[in-house]
Amino acid sequence: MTVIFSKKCEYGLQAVLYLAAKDAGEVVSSDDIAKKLNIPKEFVSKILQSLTDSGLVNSKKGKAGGFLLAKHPANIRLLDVVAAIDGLEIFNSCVLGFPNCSPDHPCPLHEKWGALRTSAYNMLTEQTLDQLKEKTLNKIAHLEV
Amino acid sequence: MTVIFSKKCEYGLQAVLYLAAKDAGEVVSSDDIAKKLNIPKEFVSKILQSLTDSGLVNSKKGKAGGFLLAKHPANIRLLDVVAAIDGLEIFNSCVLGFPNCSPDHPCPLHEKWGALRTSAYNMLTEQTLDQLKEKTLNKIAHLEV
DNA sequence: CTTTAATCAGATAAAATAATCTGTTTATAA
DNA sequence: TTATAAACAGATTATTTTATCTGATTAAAG
Ligand code: SF4
Ligand code: SF4
Repeated sequence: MTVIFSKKCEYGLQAVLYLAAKDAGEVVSSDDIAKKLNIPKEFVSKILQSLTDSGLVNSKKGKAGGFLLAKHPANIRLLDVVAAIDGLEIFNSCVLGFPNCSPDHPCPLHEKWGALRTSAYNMLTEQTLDQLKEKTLNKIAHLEV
Repeated sequence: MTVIFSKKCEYGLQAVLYLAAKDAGEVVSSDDIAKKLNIPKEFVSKILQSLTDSGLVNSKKGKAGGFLLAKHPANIRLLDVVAAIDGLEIFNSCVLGFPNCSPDHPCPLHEKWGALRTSAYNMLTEQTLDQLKEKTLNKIAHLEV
């Protein structure tokens, strides 16, 4: 199969977008998140635990516990989430799988792909969670369709 | 991990680019290909067998046998190879993994990602193997570094 | 206090992908 | 005509990714 982000990363992005769409400081359980997003509860729980370790998310234990963003949504870029889960090697490696990607010994697609890769990187850098709040709410509202 | 194309597809693309860089009609063994590209012989052999089934590659059995392109390199687009190996679902599915990608219920990145996705699709459609011959030869010449 | 519902840690299982192996057929070349 | 070297078919193994399970800890609510 062909993939941009791993499932882990997709779910992680969905989850933090969901958290960002909630009111600031609201605590959301992994059970809630899993149901809303239709993703495995234990899996998203694990992912959010790792994002907690990364400092993007905070958690609250015990009854009525759950997760919430560790920073203001304006201060979390999509790139931060991707970096925490999948890492950033994709922005430094070859689409064709050739080793030693470099301007000296570029692969045949270096020029064309490099431009796209940079665009993607910039997009993920520019987009912060708060900018996507509206659209996230709209998408989630229509998920059960 | 994050991936654009599966390993199968990466190897497949490398292999057909290599074949395209050879003289027209030249038969190349999977052993040769594997050694030049530093990829597992049996694996690339399997991949080329499947591309033979797809009609992009021809094979010649027996001693001094091997593989060669089934068409002129100008008539093989990168997209054809990707379609044959990984399929094209990636160009019709959500970066964020949300279901039901559509302009009606777009995911939060629909607009921005959609543009990049289209660019990538167009690039793979426009680039044919013959256009990349020079650059392929140059890259392969420096692989052992 | 006790019950309940949550995170958390770590093991385990299942599925998908990547890679290898074993043997057969085929055609070239010695 | 025999030895060799290749594709080919299919099974098997290994690795990675995805998902689930089990029990422990934590904290709120009754
Ligand atoms: S830039 Fe060129 S060489 Fe480097 S990876 Fe992308 S495609 Fe391959
Ligand atoms: S287009 Fe938008 S909605 Fe459709 S997939 Fe890409 S990102 Fe998700």
